[in-house]
Amino acid sequence: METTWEHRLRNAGLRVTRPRLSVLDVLAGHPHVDADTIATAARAVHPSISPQAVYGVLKALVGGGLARRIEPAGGPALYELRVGDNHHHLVCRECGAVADVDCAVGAAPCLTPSAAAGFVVDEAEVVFWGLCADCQVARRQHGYGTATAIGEGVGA
Amino acid sequence: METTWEHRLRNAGLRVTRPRLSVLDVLAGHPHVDADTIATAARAVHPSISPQAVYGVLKALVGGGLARRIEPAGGPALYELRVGDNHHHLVCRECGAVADVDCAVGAAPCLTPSAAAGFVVDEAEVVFWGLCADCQVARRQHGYGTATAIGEGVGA
DNA sequence: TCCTTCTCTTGACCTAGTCAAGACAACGGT
DNA sequence: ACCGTTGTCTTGACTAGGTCAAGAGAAGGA
Repeated sequence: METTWEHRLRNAGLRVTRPRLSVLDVLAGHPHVDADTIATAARAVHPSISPQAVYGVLKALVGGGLARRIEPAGGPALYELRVGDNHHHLVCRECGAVADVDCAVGAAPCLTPSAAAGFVVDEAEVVFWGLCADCQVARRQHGYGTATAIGEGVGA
Repeated sequence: METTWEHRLRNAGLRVTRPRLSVLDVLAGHPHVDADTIATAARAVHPSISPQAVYGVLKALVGGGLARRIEPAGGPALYELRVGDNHHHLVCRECGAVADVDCAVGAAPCLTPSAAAGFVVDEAEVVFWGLCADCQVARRQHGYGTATAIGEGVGA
């Protein structure tokens, strides 16, 4: 199962180029990054890469099914290499940290909308908003109350 | 239960102004609108209202719990007056149309992430992506295949 | 090696939205 | 009814994040 990035690019009908390999390299090392961070990190390997090239590469990777784009409200789009499985995300309201989370029950009943209003649904996107471990600690240290007092459970 | 906008604004600790009433009026007539559409529509009632005033008013309304802001990926933020209940949204990939949908099972099991990775979760946001009835018809007419062939069911 | 085609670079442009300063209006007190 | 305080609106500059188009350059098949 030794599938290299080169193979995967070719399988997706994409040419193998230095910018693309650099971007894939960065994505492999960082689970959820925005385009700007990718550009900065990729420049360490391939100094001449332009921000627009990164956008182009990312669009190609997403189009080819090698990467996935997520767009949390109130922040830049993030990219990840974990594709094909049905996983969702935990997003920290404070620092924007993102963690993957598997759906507890797969194609769950609540993910089939009760009244579809004539829509044909093909994807259910779930984002859990909250506070990451680090920001909980930071809040407690600043006397903003305990982290457990922040919400009254999960609103669905 | 005759609660006027004026009452609601005061209850939220907000002053009652013409721009705010205009915006509330527009929101009452359109379930999901972006700031620009609100500005255009509000100008019919209050011609001198500025785009920035609309942003300010919307921020105040959201802060006061009179409106809710939703930010579907790839589009401007939308605002709605339906607040306080736990409802989600169906978004059309083609035309951006939005429909409300109640969660089928309330605080459902799948909305409690299996592994929270140290996060304290206070909200679960669900967006169903698909094709609205109108766009299904439009696709069929243009020979892009049947609408029912677009997705293989709901991915969770 | 050559040629075609795709991809990258460069640079202009765009949307959606924020921030700051001052004019103005709302509303509590007299 | 008026006045003063304070919150809100107008005006205008500015920002982030991202798209679009044209041409230079590299990838890969013949």
